Amino acid sequence: MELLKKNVTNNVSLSDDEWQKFRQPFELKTFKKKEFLLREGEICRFEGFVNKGCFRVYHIGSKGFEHVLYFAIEGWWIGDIDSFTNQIPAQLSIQALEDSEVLCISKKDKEDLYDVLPKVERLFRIMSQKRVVALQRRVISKMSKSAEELYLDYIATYPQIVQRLTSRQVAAYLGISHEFLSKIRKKISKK
Amino acid sequence: MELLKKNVTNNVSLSDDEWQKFRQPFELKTFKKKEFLLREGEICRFEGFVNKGCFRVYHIGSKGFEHVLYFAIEGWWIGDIDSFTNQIPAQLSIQALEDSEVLCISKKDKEDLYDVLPKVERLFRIMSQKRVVALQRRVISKMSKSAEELYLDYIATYPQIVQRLTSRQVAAYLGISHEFLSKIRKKISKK
DNA sequence: CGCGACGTTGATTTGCCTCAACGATTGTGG
DNA sequence: CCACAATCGTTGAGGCAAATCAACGTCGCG
Repeated sequence: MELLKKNVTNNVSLSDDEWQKFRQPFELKTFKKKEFLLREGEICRFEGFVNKGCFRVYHIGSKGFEHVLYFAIEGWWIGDIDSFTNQIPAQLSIQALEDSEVLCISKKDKEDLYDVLPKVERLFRIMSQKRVVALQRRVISKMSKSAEELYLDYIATYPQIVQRLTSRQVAAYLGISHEFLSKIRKKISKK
Repeated sequence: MELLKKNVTNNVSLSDDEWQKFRQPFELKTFKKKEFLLREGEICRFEGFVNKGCFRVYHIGSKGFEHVLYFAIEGWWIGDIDSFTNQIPAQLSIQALEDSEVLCISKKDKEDLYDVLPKVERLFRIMSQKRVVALQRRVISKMSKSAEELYLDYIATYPQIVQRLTSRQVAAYLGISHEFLSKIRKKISKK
């Protein structure tokens, strides 16, 4: 819970009482490596805060390839917003890459929180805005940069995540083939 | 103002009184074709709701190319969230592609609105979440689809926007060269 | 009228993908 | 605990989608 508290108070300030109300509906779930929190086609019943471990959030394209939207380690939130808020089939899958722990909250509990604690509304507004900024940057990067630049950017931005991933996973995030990533890595190491 | 009201009540319900409080701080500004609402490096002082006209929101990459994040016609919001909320130099430029009208709100007025009307917090949370979903889709599309597919998707999704743009602008949105887009259009027209 | 931005087309180049093969590592069931 | 399978990272050959470069006619605007 400490990590969650830090994550929340990083965005809004809460009194002890507010924090107690906030934490209350969260339920700790564990996932073994390779287990799924969500599979494409299911309805996303929970949003979660990763307390321990690592997940990949990805989409399976029409050609069968898996494209990673993001990796979530401790301190990240996971879920399929569209599926969760509208209770429609998910287009995303979420799988544990390590044995993991997630603090989960249901749609109903989250909506109750919005009503009880106006600050929660603000919290998720701020978090959403940050994600918009990050996603916009990613769109621009993908349009303007070479595969090598994308790779160097990613390992510079998320060094602590990269070291927990296989090269194939990183390639699926960058949107390049793993063979080509291997060649990029070779080229870089020769400097 | 009618269009703004429609846009807002599409996401949250407001009483007459709440609507009056909401609309109050917005100021109508006009922009002539090619005029800038924001230039890279400036601080974004206003967020705006496009009442009439058309804008391009774009970033200038290190190689000098202009990459379009989105086009905003009537009913869209424009601004550089990062620059606006943190009052830091913008990485985006926003330029009118037609003579336009924008309902603008300053950072201070917006923050006041958040405090006076909790529903505004909800409004912008919901809008931000929708943008996250749209941006995630775009990231996946750019990773998994060919230039031709991207083009067909765009004209199918935003037909009323495309017809107001030059081919070059569309290419700058798709992230492909305008020459290649020309070849794609030729190929498509031969069917 | 003249200039600049536009759309088009062709020739050439290139960044990245695909396919195939290999050894190394990891995981797993017997 | 070992043997086998699965997954991984690497490398090379060949191919293709899209970029680049260059030239040209058209159009709208000042």
